[in-house]
Amino acid sequence: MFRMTKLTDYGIVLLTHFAAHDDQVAHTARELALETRLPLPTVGKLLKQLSRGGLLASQRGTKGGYILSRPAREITISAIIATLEGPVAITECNTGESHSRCEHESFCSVRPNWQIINDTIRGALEGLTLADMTRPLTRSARPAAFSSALPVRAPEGRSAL
Amino acid sequence: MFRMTKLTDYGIVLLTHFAAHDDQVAHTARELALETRLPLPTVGKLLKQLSRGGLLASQRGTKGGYILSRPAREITISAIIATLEGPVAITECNTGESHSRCEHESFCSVRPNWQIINDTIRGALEGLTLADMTRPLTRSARPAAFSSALPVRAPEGRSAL
DNA sequence: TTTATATCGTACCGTTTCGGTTCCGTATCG
DNA sequence: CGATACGGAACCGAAACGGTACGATATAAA
Repeated sequence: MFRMTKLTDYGIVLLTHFAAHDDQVAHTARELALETRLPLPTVGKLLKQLSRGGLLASQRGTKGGYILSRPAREITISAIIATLEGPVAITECNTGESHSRCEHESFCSVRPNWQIINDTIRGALEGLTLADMTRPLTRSARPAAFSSALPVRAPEGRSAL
Repeated sequence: MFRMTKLTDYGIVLLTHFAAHDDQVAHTARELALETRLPLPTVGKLLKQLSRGGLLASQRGTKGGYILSRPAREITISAIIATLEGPVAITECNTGESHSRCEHESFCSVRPNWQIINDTIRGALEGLTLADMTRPLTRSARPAAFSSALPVRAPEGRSAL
């Protein structure tokens, strides 16, 4: 469905590092591993994925390394997650498998609305860019997409989502 | 971090079923399993969790069953996820463990911003209620929290988040 | 041209947790 | 009292997550 693993966290940390030092100098996997204190093999793996996903541009050879493929404020958190987590299936009904059971009306008549949740999350995350992550944001100076999505009613469940 | 497993999906399906038939009649686990075509043991497990989380009220005995603890429009998707997934750790730095490495400035100076993402998602999901899930919503008739979080810029990555 | 550097691709593996099950205890109504 | 239905705990196979290893390829400098 929708998940956000530790690997994705690491990926955002790495990309944030690029955005914070947004010179046009290429950063190597080893350098990033040292600065972020993340294991080198994992960093390498993530950089490959991000490069293949079009978020990073790679340069091989002696003076090689990675740079952002475009300005940080044009890279949304949504795009990063989509790249690292792969295409997330909306529901299992929509994956193409022939589930004849889904014809049962009382079952699938409520299921498609699940997509509303995915759309909501994606919409909110497309309002956040890498540039927003480089500097600590106060509650009053956040991107429009975030503040407008703030709740009006008081949450009564556990506060930690 | 943040995840949305199949079990949570099932839980929302079950709760949606309650909201759609919002009579005050108690629904049993077996009845819900039949109508949603979900395995009975799983349904029972989920109902227990939702009951313990305060979203459902339970009645034991012969005429027992479950009912919503409050009106569907007062139950947010955010609360459901928080109940079923448990308290999601914001970052591993904030779990209380003594990670002396986190004092390294170039490391943790970017990490706390990760919470922005969680807040964004939670904020968006607190704008969605169970009542919103019972009827198919057109793009023009969605809750305010959703439409206002729609992207302005075009997503360029994979469209499926 | 050679050599060192660093990305690229693939395949592999231990551990965790996810999804689902089973069993028994407890409470309620007829 | 006994049939029904929730409550809680323990258990298990399978899948993924997180991390590793190794060789191939491309680039720049010597």
